[in-house]
Amino acid sequence: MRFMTSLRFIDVVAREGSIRKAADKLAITSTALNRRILQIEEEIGQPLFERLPGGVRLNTAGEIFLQHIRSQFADLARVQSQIADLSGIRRGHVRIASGADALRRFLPEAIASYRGAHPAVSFDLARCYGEEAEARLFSLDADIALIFAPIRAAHVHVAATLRQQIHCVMPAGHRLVGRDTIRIRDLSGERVVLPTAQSGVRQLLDTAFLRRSVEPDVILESDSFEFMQNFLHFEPALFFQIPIAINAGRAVGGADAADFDERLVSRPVDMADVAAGTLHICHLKGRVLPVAAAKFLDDIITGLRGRYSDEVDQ
Amino acid sequence: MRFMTSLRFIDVVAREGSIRKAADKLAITSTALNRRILQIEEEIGQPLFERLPGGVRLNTAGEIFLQHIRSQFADLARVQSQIADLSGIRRGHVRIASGADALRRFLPEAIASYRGAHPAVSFDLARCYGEEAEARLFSLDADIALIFAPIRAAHVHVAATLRQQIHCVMPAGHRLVGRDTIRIRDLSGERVVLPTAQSGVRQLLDTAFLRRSVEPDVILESDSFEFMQNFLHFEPALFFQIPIAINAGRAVGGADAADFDERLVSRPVDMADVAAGTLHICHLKGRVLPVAAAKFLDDIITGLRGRYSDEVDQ
DNA sequence: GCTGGTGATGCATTTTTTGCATCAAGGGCT
DNA sequence: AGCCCTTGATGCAAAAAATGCATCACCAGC
Repeated sequence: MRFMTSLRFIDVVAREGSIRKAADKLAITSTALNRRILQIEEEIGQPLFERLPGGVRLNTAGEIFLQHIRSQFADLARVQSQIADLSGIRRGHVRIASGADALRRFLPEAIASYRGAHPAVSFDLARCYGEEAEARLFSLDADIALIFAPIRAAHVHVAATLRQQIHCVMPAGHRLVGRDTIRIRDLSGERVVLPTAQSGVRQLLDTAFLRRSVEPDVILESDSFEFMQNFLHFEPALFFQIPIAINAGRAVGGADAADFDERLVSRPVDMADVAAGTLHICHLKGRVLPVAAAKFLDDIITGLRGRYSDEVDQ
Repeated sequence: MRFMTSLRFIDVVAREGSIRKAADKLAITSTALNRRILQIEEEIGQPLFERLPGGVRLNTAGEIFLQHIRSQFADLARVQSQIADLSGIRRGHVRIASGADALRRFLPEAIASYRGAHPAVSFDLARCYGEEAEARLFSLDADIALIFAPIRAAHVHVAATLRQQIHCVMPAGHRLVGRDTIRIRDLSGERVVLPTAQSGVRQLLDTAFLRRSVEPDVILESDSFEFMQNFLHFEPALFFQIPIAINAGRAVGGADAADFDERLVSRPVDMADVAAGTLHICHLKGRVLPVAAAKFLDDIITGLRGRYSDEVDQ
């Protein structure tokens, strides 16, 4: 889109905080970029950037204008998607910001299934924590966010929620395998592997440990569920997941070999100890999503409703 | 705004229905314009115009894209207005589509008063009937519409309404001057002057005449209230107005020389005969208005609330 | 078949954009 | 304090893009 170049340049300069760095990234000289920016500032009638010795920074006018630029880009994408839709095949690009939970098993299956029906749609998946996911929606870097944590910002619209009970995952031979549900007091002194502090699962667990005054033996913290799961093959310990991260299709009862590591077993943590968390499926409030993104959002919500009918809301 | 030129060109071509005519209007050659359009169509990946022997016409993709262009322009205006607001003085441009009723006395006073506070704001006033006003909101050619008629389109947001009883205006010596309210049956055989069929006042009257089976002597139809009012100086007849078209500031009781022609007298038509009409103050649903327009809208609504407190809603 | 309108296209010209070299200014370090 | 490095701004020539002219091909109405 030729007519958007100058605007895209401003976006890049704002992100890089320096005209020269942005120029490198855009593969043009800094002088060309500099002049484009001066020109636009002249057309606007006011500077958009503060010139600092170490680079540039948006001023208030610039922030307002940048927000406008981003919304233009998002809207252009929506329009293109809508126009492409006229020709029958759905084209488009869907950008998702998701926590590690949902992207383990649920999203790969959901995206593959959607692409089965619409092969011309491409996806972009950014793994990030709640706050960052919300920021990505706001800066229009993501169309859809899946957040397993409370929603903070007012500009986020929650299209659906999914209640998810924390499950405890353990090696098949573990002494707790016999239990139907795991109590927090059972974990006292047990070796556990925890997700990072930013994770929604971790925050629920921390609250529970504190409330029950239980201090497990934390031998490892990681932001990679895959790493933690594989670690359990070598050292017997417990780790924690929500169902959507364990099984893509089915609600978790007994472990299912097709979806889940057969050397591991998962048991729900008793609801009296740990409240069920909520997976939020969101987009930016007031925004009209591109056709492809809107349809994908629709698909995953109906998909979830079919599988976890009781736990899906809105 | 240099970066918007190509888009503006598309808008003009769509309105003119011909590249050559649009080129004339834009003061460039048709070949330059033609090539800009071809280039954009190439970037979009699909043609936006159908080529007909007599010119061009938007296809479906083009209509979608044009709507996008217009919303971009409107949003840019909002952003500029917002940025200009940062520097203290409010700048901007407010485009109003109004029926003939409101623009007689109410809008001149309202705009002058607003410009007293914000002299850097300019106005654009298009006189038009209900349906056209709605269309202007939709095509983003107007920010605010004042419509004395039922609202048809779903995309119009009504920010406030003002109930207005029809008044009958007559020369000071007319035989009906003695009445407190005018009944429809009093008009039988009377010489009356009516606004055009598209007018909201006319539609209310037609309904009333039909319902009461009264046939007045219609000696003149016009779309100009000013003409009709002046006509009454030369031939005794009745014509009809709503209060907002008669007095700017005050609710109508006795005629007020400062606001109203002193040789004429107005009396309300009995509510049992003619239902009160509704003046709708609207903008496009879902649109964020430029600062200047939003503030002006706010001002006129508070202004009306102060003067006609009982009749203003929402 | 002619006429008057339309949009498309090749080529020369004009305008705009870009890149190089260079300047001036400010922060960090010795 | 003084040096050094990085930053954005600017003059000038080269490259690229947009424009205008002349012309073509097409279609409708007469």
